[in-house]
Amino acid sequence: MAAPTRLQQEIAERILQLVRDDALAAGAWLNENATAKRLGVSRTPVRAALDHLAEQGVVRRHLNKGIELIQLPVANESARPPETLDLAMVRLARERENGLLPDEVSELEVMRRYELGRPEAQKLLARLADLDMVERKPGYGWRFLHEPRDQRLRDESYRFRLLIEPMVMLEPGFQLDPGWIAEMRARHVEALKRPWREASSIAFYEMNADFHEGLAAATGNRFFHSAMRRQNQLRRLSNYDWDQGMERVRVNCTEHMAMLDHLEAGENEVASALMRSHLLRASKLRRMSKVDGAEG
Amino acid sequence: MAAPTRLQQEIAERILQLVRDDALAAGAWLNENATAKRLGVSRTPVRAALDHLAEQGVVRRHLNKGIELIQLPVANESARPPETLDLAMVRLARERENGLLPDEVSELEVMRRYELGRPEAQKLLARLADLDMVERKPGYGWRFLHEPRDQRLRDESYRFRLLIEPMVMLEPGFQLDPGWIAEMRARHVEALKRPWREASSIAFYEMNADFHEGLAAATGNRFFHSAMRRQNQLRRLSNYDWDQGMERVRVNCTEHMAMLDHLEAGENEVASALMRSHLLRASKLRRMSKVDGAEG
DNA sequence: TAGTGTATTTCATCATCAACTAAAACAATC
DNA sequence: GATTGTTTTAGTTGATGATGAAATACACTA
Repeated sequence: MAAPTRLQQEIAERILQLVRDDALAAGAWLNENATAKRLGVSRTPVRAALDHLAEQGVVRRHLNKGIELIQLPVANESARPPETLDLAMVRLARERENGLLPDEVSELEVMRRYELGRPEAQKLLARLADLDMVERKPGYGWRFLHEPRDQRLRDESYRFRLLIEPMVMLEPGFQLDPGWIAEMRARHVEALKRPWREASSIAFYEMNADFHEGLAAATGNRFFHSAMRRQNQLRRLSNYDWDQGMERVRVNCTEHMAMLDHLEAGENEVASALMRSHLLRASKLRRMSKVDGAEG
Repeated sequence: MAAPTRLQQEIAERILQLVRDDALAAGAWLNENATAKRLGVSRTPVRAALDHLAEQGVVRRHLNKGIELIQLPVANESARPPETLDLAMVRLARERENGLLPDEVSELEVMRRYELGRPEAQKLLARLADLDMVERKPGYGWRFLHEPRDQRLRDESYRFRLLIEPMVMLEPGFQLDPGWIAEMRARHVEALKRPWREASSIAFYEMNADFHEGLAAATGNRFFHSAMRRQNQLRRLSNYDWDQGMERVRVNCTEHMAMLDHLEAGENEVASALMRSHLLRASKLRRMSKVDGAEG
């Protein structure tokens, strides 16, 4: 059978999520039409996803009758491989960081170096431009806008975040979903429990990013949200696979969870103050070695 | 002779700007190599631009000797036609505003409707997505993220700007270029002098946008700058060709110039307060008719 | 008739190619 | 020797078509 598309894979995951949400047990019947409508797509990718699930023995097709749920697999959290484009961006940032990339690059160079198709390379460069990492040269090519390991960039980022983030929880419309809080707390507890070796730095970064982005999203104001998303994208480039050390993980998680506590108690001003000091502390860290210095 | 490229056109303009900056008079000689280096491009487009200028009688080529400046044309400010992509975006926004566009569109629809090539349509949609105007649907197509004429969007924008913009002039690195102040003031005086009919709303919008963006840029912090740029892009979609009325122009220019005065005097806190009230006032305006209500 | 199975249509992505433009190298001239 | 003229090389853009996937319409079965 044909390999599943990205969309089909995603749909398959979301179908399983729906099954869990509805608390369906083995023997239950699934409805193609309704599922497609719930997921906002047509039946075609839903059918394909179900075919794949059937192959894995999760469901069974009955001709002209429908789909029977056989057994739902255990939820495997860590099964989502990062996007190729994100990976390429991280690789590029690292190579730039290490001085392997000149100050100016052409589209073709990016294509060759990272083995990307043209549209992908264009997307990559467009994203970098969006992050003010590069700019188009007047004629051909792109120019990097700051030195690798630019301390100033870091400072500017923190000044910006110091203005935005403590305000987030004081916005009028600010409202956190209790489910989100619970999930966040669980992830933080998890990160604290397992030794650093296993807790990959990627997962740690993603948790951090989700925490800050989630708070921004809770304002209901899309500008706060997208500003934060952008900060995260930028941070990903330098923090994605950076070994941050267990001590830093501990401090970070503790501070995050303290904020969650206060937010849950409705003490938003306290949480705001904590956020402020959280960012201040992080901004003062310097990345001296591989084991030291991570950011907030 | 072949029609000038966009780059060649731009180069031609910048050459004239250089000539003015250097205060060169008729009879002076231009150097291809040096010009190319100054503009950061190769000699090829410079040569082409000079050829075009020669055609217009601005310069004359002497074989193997160089380029002689014959006469420099009067600076015609208004000669820059807006980018086709920007225009298409404005058109799309207006049609959406007027309910002519459905909640979901496909790439092909955009191509057909606005007579764009595929890459251009993709760029357009990517930009709109960047502004959180649309998002990709799971399968094919794009979905508009807010209702046309969304009041909430406006409110969110102003809340965000109220946080950012008054802080801009209090940032540590904030420093305005005196030349910029002078030019800004001149443009504002100009806008006040000429009757509304002639002062096109597009020029008025661009002046406003440049004012706010220039202040953000003066922080030296790229995050403030790009946040403001994004706000301007979004505002362009609804304000670009909106008839704002002379009264509004008057108020707006006056307030802007007051800020400039105080900034020049080093009274940044006063300017900050003015900015705050400026935005507050603008945020309270409602666009009821074609003649009333413009924004900050 | 409510659902699944099948066929058709529409759409997007990717690869390839041609046309053209900028960059770089080289030659010629003052 | 510096500067312009010319050629070569490299890079980008846009168009076209093939492929495959999603949306839609239709047919069929319980």
